Amino acid sequence: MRTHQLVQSWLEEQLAAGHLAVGDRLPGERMVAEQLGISRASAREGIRVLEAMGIVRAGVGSGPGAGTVITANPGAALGAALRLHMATSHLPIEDIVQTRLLLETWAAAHARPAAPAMENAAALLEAMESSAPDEKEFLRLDALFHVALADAAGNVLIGAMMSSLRESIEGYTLRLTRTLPDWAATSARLRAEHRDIHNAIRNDDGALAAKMVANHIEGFYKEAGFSGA
Amino acid sequence: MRTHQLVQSWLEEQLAAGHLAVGDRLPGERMVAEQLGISRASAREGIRVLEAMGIVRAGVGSGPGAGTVITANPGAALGAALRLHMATSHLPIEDIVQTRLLLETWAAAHARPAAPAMENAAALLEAMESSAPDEKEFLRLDALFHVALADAAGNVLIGAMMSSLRESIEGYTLRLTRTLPDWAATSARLRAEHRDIHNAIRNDDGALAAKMVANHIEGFYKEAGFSGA
DNA sequence: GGGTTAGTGTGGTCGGACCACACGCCGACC
DNA sequence: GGTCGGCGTGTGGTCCGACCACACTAACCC
Repeated sequence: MRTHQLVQSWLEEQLAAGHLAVGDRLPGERMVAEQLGISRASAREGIRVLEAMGIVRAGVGSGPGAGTVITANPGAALGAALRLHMATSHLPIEDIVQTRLLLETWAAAHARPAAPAMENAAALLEAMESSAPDEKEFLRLDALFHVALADAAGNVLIGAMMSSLRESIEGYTLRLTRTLPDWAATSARLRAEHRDIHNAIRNDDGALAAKMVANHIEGFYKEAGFSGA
Repeated sequence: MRTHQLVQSWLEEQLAAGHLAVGDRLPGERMVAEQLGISRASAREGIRVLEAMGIVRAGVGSGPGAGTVITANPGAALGAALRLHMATSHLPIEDIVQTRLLLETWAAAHARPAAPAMENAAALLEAMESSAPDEKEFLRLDALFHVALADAAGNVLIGAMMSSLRESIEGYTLRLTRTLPDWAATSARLRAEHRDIHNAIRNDDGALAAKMVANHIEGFYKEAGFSGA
């Protein structure tokens, strides 16, 4: 086992033993290195990996927000990894879209009407309809709306995956959007569909919501000329 | 942007531009550092993150297998991250099992009878039946069998996710298995179900295969006394 | 009392050094 | 001529010590 991996196994132990929990601060890098009997450089490598995994967050200075603090952010971390893997051409965008479809229809079917995330979703609907956002802003809100729906199903892992998937295909979706003939009409339709989906979940009609989500996503990609889904 | 992240964006550019591809070797750490105008320590931190993401693989010495070579291993990388997140108690095991169920039923429904992975699956069935593996070995083969089925659906991302999920809950499953009253009977049943699933896919009956996979997984956890699924 | 300044601890970066490893070359030996 | 051994070389792996920017704290001066 390589030296920097000691940090990971050490943190895993500390977490399992209850000595550390989300929100706690790690000892300083110099301290970690000393406790594990390794150099600060190796300790840093280990911490850097933890950061890439979304387990910790590092901040300079002092006071709250400084130091290396344990977070729990499975989503943001995955996004970067997926982007890289897409760049290797060993992860077709079709597969990502397909997976997104699977996760979202499941989430729609299992979303709980009373979930806190549904409030966010409603607020996002308002934002998309009241203001007149440009394509990029609309897409940002749209992404947040879909992630909120995924969160409403109450499965942390699926919520995180949805978040990463959206992030990794964000650039691609934006390019796709710009090829649309009539953005105003399309966005109006998307907004209406969002409303319908939202209402279906509110009415606890998961089956209907799932069906509409599938149509919503497939319809968009179909209109934009994407054949993968 | 922090220095070590330059390595990631640099590699992403190189991949996008086609200057590097899977299988190629990166310039040496010292060379990368020099080209990006950063120190070797920072370059190493960046490379370490790439390694954790499953983008590259590092090997010492010389000749083939040495140096930092670009791979494409989305699966193995995710497993460690999921384990850590489980340790933070912010990723319930129920969510993982639930996600596994979702992915596997989908994969069974979409598995292609002629996929190369089906050959592996068949070989794994043989191994599970001919020899008399102990629980740990049986579980290992079982995991590989399920991953093979996921691969047979042809979706790289879902295959990778399945692989990571199985890895992250491996320890948990093993503990669960040891509480079973009659392992011989259970394993015999599991083997028979594997056969049925395999045959259903061979006969291109995705719907049946999906149903059987769901029963297979739910049945196991139910028998082992796990209420989350 | 209020504004300023020195102190302290954090992560961020750097340069250089040495190690273990694995290959390929090349000379010595049979 | 063929084979075996050892050395050179380049790789990642690890370590050390230093300095920096930052943000907060506390002491200080006016």
